[in-house]
Amino acid sequence: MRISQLFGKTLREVPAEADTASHQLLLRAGMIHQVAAGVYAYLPLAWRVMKKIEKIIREEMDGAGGQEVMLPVLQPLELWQQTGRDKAFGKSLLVLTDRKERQLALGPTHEEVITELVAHNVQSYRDLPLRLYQIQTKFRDEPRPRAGLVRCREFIMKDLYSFDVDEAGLDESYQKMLQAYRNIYTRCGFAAMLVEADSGAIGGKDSHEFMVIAETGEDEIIYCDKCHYAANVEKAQSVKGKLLAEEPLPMAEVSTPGMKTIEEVSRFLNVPTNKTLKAIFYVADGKLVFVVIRGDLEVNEIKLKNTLHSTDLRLATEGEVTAAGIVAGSASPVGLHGIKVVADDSITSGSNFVAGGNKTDTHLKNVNYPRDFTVDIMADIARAHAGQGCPKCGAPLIATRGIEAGHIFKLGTFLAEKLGASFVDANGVSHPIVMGCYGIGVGRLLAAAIEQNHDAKGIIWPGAIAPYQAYLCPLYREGTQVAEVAERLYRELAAAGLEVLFDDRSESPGVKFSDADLLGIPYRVTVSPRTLQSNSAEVKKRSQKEFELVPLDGVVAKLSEELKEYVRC
RNA sequence: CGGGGUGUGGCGCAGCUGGUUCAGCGCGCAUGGUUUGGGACCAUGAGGUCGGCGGUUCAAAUCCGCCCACCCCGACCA
Repeated sequence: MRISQLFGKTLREVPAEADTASHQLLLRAGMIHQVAAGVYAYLPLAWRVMKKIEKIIREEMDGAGGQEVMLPVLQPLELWQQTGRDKAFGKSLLVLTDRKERQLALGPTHEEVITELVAHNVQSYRDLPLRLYQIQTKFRDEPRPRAGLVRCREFIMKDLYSFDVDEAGLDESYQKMLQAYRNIYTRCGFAAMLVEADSGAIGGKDSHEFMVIAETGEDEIIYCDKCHYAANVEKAQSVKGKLLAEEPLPMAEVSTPGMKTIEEVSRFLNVPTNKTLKAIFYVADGKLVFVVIRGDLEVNEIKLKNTLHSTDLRLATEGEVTAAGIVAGSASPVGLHGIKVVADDSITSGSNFVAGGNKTDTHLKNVNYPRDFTVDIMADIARAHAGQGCPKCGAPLIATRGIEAGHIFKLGTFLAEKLGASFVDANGVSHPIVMGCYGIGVGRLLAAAIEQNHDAKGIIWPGAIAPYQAYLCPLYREGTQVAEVAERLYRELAAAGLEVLFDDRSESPGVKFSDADLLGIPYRVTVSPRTLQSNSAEVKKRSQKEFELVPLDGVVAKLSEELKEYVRC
């Protein structure tokens, strides 16, 4: 492709709307154009990358026994009502009304449609296992799209759905997908960390996410260097740090005028925060819940939500707390009645805690569990932190941030039951199909690739997904052979099957080099009067500073060799 | 949905406190010329309902009201 013909312009300045690296670079490279919040047009360069990523995904899905299908974007709302997931998605599910006043949802994902499709085509265990996938546009009316292609409302996603006769079959499908996913990330040229994930409202026993480590990532990951433990902070466990057990002392009231927060009380009474008990109030499905946790820890609301089996969890308002007869700032589990108490198991580690006195400006010291109060549920509901112990091996945990680049789930039989997808086994007995689903965002992968592979000058595409493989960069000068040699090289490289971006513009060297760096094409081939003196061209990798002079008749062979394993559009 | 911010040629911005002398600057774009190893230079030129609607006024990019869009933090997010 000649740059003079290429649709899309590079920008010198960073558009004001972007503040993450991938978003800025995608805009500066002229690869995407925002049409509305979280809705983008893909220009030729970006679309080529998308197609390459899709091609890698297709090959891996096919290799793992997948068959590609195409499913509708418009889906009857009734289908979503049948599984109850219209409520689970809430406002993210965009519903339209057609001319006949029928309600249609824009598909945010395709489990319902595909399960219904499978229900009509599978009757026997002989039809299983089945792995179907699709790569297409999905729509979620996200409350807040952000960071360009990282979180869009309209986005291209691959979903594979597995259908097996039993858990063992599901395990096999799951393992196959796990390996396929590892292959995809490796082939796309970047590292993704496999982490344990919360499976969310949909349930299921296993769920993993693939995280691309990036400062700008939306998720926090907790992992261990020593063993292989890694989990999304939503799910992560930790060893919370044991305290020396002291001899329980008699409980006593202390005056704490004006002291409400853990920090204030701890400073005022000169006790460490891990010798205090923190009380937090939530409303779970409409009911007030008293949560108690050691003062140095924080509540992980997702763990709490799972512990309570609630679908709607939020912090209680001050009014709700007061109405329950509790003194905010001095709330106490001691002497509490009529409210469900959930405690983090950290309260069993430590003794002689300072807790609220349930009287204004009053706290209790030397509070001990279970001597002084009882709880309804004891569980791990604490947020894991770096520095705490690994739940597997005890080594200090490390925290980092990542972009969720893939998520795989064991769904079980929930959807099949709701939608009547069943099969008859060898004994003639009917069973629901056991399902799994495996999603990967194509555009998000593209964004993640940039987040992980860029420098101050621009993108540094991994070879396999670069929009072009070589940037042919002649530095023209009248009265020389440069133009002619460049044209010939362009024809030869193209004939050898290489994808070449040919900078045939009459721009100054600085402009051309800057654009080459910004666009991040893996190899740059420079031809100039200077290189022609030795009848050669300069070959430079985008990822390296050094270049190499290669004889003109050896350029095609060299690039062919270097780039042979990569995907072509 | 709560909090904060921004809307002025394709991009980045100034102007808004003091209503005329305000629609301007840089980049980009067009034409011509001089240039060519890290975003060259000169000359000429095109391009804007100042987000929208309404109000105040002799006069509004500028003041007031309402609305819209976009961005950031949070909430939310199989």
